[in-house]
Amino acid sequence: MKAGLNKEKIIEKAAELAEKNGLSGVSMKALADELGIKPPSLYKHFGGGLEELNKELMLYGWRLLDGEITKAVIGKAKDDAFIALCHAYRGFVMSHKGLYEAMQWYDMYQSEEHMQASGDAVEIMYRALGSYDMTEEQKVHTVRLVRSFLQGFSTIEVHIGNARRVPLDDSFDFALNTILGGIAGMQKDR
Amino acid sequence: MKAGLNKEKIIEKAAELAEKNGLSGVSMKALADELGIKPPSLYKHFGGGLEELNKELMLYGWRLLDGEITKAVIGKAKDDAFIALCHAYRGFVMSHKGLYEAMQWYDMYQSEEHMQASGDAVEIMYRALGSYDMTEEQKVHTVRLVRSFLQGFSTIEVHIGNARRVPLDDSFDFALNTILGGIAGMQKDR
DNA sequence: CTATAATAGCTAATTATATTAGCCAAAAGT
DNA sequence: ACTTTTGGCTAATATAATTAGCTATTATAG
Repeated sequence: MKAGLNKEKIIEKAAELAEKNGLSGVSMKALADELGIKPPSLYKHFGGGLEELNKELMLYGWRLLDGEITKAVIGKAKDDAFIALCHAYRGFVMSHKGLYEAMQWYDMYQSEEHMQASGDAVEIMYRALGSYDMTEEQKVHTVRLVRSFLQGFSTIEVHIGNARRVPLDDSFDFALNTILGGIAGMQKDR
Repeated sequence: MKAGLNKEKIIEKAAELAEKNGLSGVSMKALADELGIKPPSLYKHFGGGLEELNKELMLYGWRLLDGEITKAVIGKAKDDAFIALCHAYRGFVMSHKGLYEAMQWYDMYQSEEHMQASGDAVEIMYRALGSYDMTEEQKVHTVRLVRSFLQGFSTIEVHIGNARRVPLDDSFDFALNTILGGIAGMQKDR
């Protein structure tokens, strides 16, 4: 007994489970089995039960993603930073489908914690746009556009897979170029 | 007894439940209670149980959305059609948050039925872009961009609500203009 | 180093939901 | 009017989350 567990290790195992079986595969039972303990023991680490576990999983996922996109934009500016960030985001989702589920759908309809977690990613995007010549308000709009696109594209890609007549890679690049073109056009206007 | 139910009526009630309590609020128990019958009776209508119910709910939602965006683009072309479609999509999601959940997350990771259901909406978008001067491939890319943006924006709006320093309405319009600008720029290029 | 307290596991029991089996009355069709 | 199908029901089963209360291990205070 005394398996030497802690929140961190448990969350990591939960993330593994999410990758393997989707978020619905992360149950107290399955997780306990995986850890070699009994379900009630999990409550010693997560008093809030499954809900708390899901919340922690969400936070864990966003921390990982934040790290990835931060790394991606280091030393880059403008379009280079933008493109690198977008590719990093998409790549992260595709290699963490199950975790992304937890990141998205935790506590639908208002969760302060979810907002804060994804807020860090937004902050990174915002700073990556720092090198553009835009008003602050335009930056907010732009971040929202980019964030929406990334989330939508990633989600759809996770759903429908990648084999299509027109490759998704091409569509992704087309979209980034279109958005960049649109932004460039905007800047001329003002 | 013999409550005079059928699939259609049950799905409508399930949709109501989803709107009120989110998708997780749609259980066999809750639905049966709402309909004034016992849970096992639901299996006479949905032999596939909760899974089939969710699937039907998803299809129902997409049919509704297809109707809305079809209506929205009637008699419009180019930017007018594009803008009307986007507003219709966003409006639909905001007034059917619970149903949208069912539309999105049914059977994550590959569902032929989900692809077909959302495929109709894609088809409508595709036709709405018919009036633009683009190659077929560019249209596919564009539909994917727009679809991704709409889905991402809607989802995020559902999550974070609307009260922010910079209004979401403005961001939405900004995004549409940016995308339209990007498309216009593309067209000049080729 | 020992006594005590906190920790992290366990078993047993409770609750809730989904689902299956099998019964039966009402509706529909012949 | 008879028969079949339909759509309810009750009873029973299986599984997951959770709570209560027990206990051995670990950590800490004296």
